[in-house]
Amino acid sequence: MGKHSCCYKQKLRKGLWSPEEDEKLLRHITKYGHGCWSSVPKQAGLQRCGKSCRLRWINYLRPDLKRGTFSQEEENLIIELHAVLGNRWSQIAAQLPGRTDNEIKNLWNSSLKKKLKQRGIDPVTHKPLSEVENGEDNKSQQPTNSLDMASGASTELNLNTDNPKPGPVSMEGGSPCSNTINSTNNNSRKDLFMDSQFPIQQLNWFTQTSNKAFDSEFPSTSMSTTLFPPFTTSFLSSHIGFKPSLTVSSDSPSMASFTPHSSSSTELQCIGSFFESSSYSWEKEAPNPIHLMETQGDETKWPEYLNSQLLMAAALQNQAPQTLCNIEIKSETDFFTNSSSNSMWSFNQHQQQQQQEALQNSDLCAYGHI
DNA sequence: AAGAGGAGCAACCGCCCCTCT
DNA sequence: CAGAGGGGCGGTTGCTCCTCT
Repeated sequence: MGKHSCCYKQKLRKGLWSPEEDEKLLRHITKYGHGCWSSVPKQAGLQRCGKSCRLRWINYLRPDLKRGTFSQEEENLIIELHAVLGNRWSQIAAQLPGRTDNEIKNLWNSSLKKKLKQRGIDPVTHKPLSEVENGEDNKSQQPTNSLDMASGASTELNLNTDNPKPGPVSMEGGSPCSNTINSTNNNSRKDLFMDSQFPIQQLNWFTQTSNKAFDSEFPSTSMSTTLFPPFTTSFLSSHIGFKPSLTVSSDSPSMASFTPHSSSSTELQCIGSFFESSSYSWEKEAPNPIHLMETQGDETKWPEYLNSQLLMAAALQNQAPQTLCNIEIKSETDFFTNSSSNSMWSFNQHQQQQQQEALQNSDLCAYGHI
C-alpha cells in the first residue's frame, strides 16, 4: 500500500507537461498503445511516472475529449447524476461523452456547488437547504444522497446488480435492469452506472419524485424531455462517448497544413505535422518551442486541435474510431473499441451532422491509419 | 497601475481494489 | 492464501488568469 514503485524513482519530472513531453507520449500511445502504464515513460522516453502519463493521456491527450465549457444540459445532467451517485466522478463522467472525471469534479467544486447553494439546494444531499438545516439533528439517520434515500425508502427502482462489470451494451429487447436497489449491497450502488445500463428515464423519474425542490429549480431540464428524447435504448449505454469537437473551424488554414504528406506519411509525420502546424501556445515551459504558426484568428489550444484532427479522421472512416490509430488501446481507452454503441452519437447528432458537413466541405484528407 | 482575492484548471497524492505470482 | 505491483479513483494542492478595488 502506498506509493507505487514508480513513484519512488528519482529525477522524475513533475508539474506541467511540456509540448515535447506531450508529443512523446502521444506518439508512443498512438503507435503502440499504452500497455502497461508503468513502462510507458521508459518506452516513450519520458522522465515521468507512469501514473502521470496515464493521467495526462486520460485528461488531456485522449482524442475523444470534448474541450470547452459545459453546456447547460451537461451541467444539469451532472447535477442529477450527482444526486444519485454522489462524488463518483468517474461514473458520472462515463455518462458524459468526452468529459473526464477530473473535468467534472473541477466543475462541480468550482461552479455547480455554488450554483446549487445559491438556489437553496444542499449540494451534498440535493435537498432544500432549509430542509437540511431543519433535519440537522436527524442527519445521522439521513442518507447522503438520493440513491441512499431511495434505498432507505425502499424505492423500487430497478437496477441491475448482477452485472458488476462493464460489458457490451445491449439494450435491445428491453432493459436488462430488472432488479431492485439493494441497500445492503454496496456493490450494487457502486456498479450502478458501471454497467452502463442504468435507465435514465428512471433516473429522471427518480430525481423528480425524490427531489421536488430540484425540479422546481430546473423545471425545464428534465432529462427525459430535454436531454433524452424517447430513446428506446438508454443514452447511458456508452461508457465513454466519442464526440468530436470541432473547436477549430474546418477552413482554418492551419488545419489544411495538417494534411499528411504524400510521401511515406507515417503516423509520426502526421503527428509531427500537427505539432508543427499547431497554434498551440506554450510560452513558459518550452525552451525550444515547436514551430508555432502565427495564430490566425482565435488562438486554439492544440489538444482541441488534436481532437478535431483525430476525430475528423475517425469520422471520415465511417465513424470507426477504433481503426483510427490502427492499434489496440486498452483499458480506459475503451472508447476506441467499445464505441460500438451508437447511442452516444444521438446525443449530439446535430452537431455531428454539422461536423460531417464540415468534413465533407473541407479538403482535409483523412490520414488513415496513423 | 498594482495588489488582493477568486475562479478555473491541471496535476499530484494517497488510498483502495484487482490481478498475478 | 498472501504479498507485490499496477490501475483507478477521489481529494487536494498549486499555478495561472481574470476581475475588482
